[in-house]
Amino acid sequence: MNTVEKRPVYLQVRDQLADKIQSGIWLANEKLPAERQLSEQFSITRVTARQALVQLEAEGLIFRSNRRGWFVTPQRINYDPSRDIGFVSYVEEQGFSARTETLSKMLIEVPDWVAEQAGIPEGTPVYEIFRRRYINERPCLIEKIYLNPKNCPGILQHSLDRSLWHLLRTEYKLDPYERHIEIYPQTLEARVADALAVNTGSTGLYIRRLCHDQNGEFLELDEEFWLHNAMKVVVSVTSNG
Amino acid sequence: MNTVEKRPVYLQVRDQLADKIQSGIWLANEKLPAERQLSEQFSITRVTARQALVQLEAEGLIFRSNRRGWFVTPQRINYDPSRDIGFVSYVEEQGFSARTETLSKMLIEVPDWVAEQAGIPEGTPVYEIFRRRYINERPCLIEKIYLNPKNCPGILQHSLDRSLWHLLRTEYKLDPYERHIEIYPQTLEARVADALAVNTGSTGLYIRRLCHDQNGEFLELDEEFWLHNAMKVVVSVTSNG
DNA sequence: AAGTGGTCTAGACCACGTG
DNA sequence: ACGTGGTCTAGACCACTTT
Repeated sequence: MNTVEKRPVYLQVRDQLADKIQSGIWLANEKLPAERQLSEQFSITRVTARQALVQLEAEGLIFRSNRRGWFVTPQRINYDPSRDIGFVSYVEEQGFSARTETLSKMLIEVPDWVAEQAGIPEGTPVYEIFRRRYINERPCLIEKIYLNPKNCPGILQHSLDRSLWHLLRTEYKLDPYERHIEIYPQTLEARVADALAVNTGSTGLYIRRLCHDQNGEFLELDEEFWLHNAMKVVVSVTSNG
Repeated sequence: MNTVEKRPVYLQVRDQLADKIQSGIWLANEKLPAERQLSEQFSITRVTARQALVQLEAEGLIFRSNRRGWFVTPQRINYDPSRDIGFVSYVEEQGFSARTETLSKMLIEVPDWVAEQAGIPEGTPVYEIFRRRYINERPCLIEKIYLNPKNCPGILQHSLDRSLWHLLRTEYKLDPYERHIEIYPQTLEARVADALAVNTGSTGLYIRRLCHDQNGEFLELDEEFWLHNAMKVVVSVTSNG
């Protein structure tokens, strides 16, 4: 690499790789050359090549898939956690394909922290649902949902691969009145990372949505673990003034 | 390090360091031992020690300050970008101190991308304000604000180190009616990273807020670049049903 | 079997921050 | 001047995926 520049070598490599992506030479989901190949090409160590790749990963330009290689990250989708229209149709409106997969569903005793958040007594039964969602066949998000069985008895008999809120509205006449939403970047815990086929400890975006009805009764607690580069949160808020 | 465990060494080190933080042996803002000291202590290379530290940084447990060392991250504050109550009082309510510093303020021709976002003609004059905000004397966020001078002529003569929206409300009788908010993780560009005394390319959380009044006229565009570990976004949305 | 990333060693020099 | 993190080299072995 050029040593006249004072910008660190790994950032110079980053720039050249970023160029290939931003100029469209490498397209979305395309595989990058192997690390050893890059290090030879730029006359640097594999460590340095990796440093450039990790940097691009942090920026969201590329992602890695287990031990298969590095790939160009597709465009972010927009996502509005305050709305409950179907995920699939919402994503498809933006020109992507989407799919939901139910990983497990069962009736359990409410976990303590959920009880506390939801404002319901400890030991109450709740439905727990795990789902995985894909955008263009790439797993982008794991969802953990806790539902109040009082409001939607027998919901586990339905297919949960479609819009949950469509089901809640049409079958149970439920409507969320108030939503408390929390959002922050966080690394993905092992189980979630595995389910998304990324490394443990990679960056994610955590979204928690707590819904109550008009009487202040607990409806749903939804936890979402997103790949950090897969989306943008977009919310519109109108004053009630 | 123990080689019987199959968990990678750097994660074992991470666990031990994380323990010291979570059990309160190391307190918020406390400096960690030097990298060379850690590598000796755990009988590992400095590279591996750094891997553990970078992991903890990604998790938000520690942060680095230029070449001074690694420090324990203080607790996240809550932040509601949909509200315009003063930042300082909002943070102080949570038991932290806060401070705002105006880095620059001027009247400029609107940048093209701002014009597009705000829906105003290219070339229109706008006020541009850069501010830096501290929580417990730690710089946590850089803010770029674009204001429509039509609505708040002469605002640059005021001190902007206090709540901007307090000023807009009391002096100019302005009230935001609709806010479009975008949130996503992104690495901090060089200038912003410098201003926050962190490394170029470190993870941040980007928040954009676009405010219009009841007539659909552009009021404010606000861009915020946060340290990724400094806060949680907390929004409440109530149905207007 | 071959190729890929994941982890790790044992050094080195540099740039910057702090005394 | 010294201690700190920031960068970089030149290898090695392992675990998993793909062919």
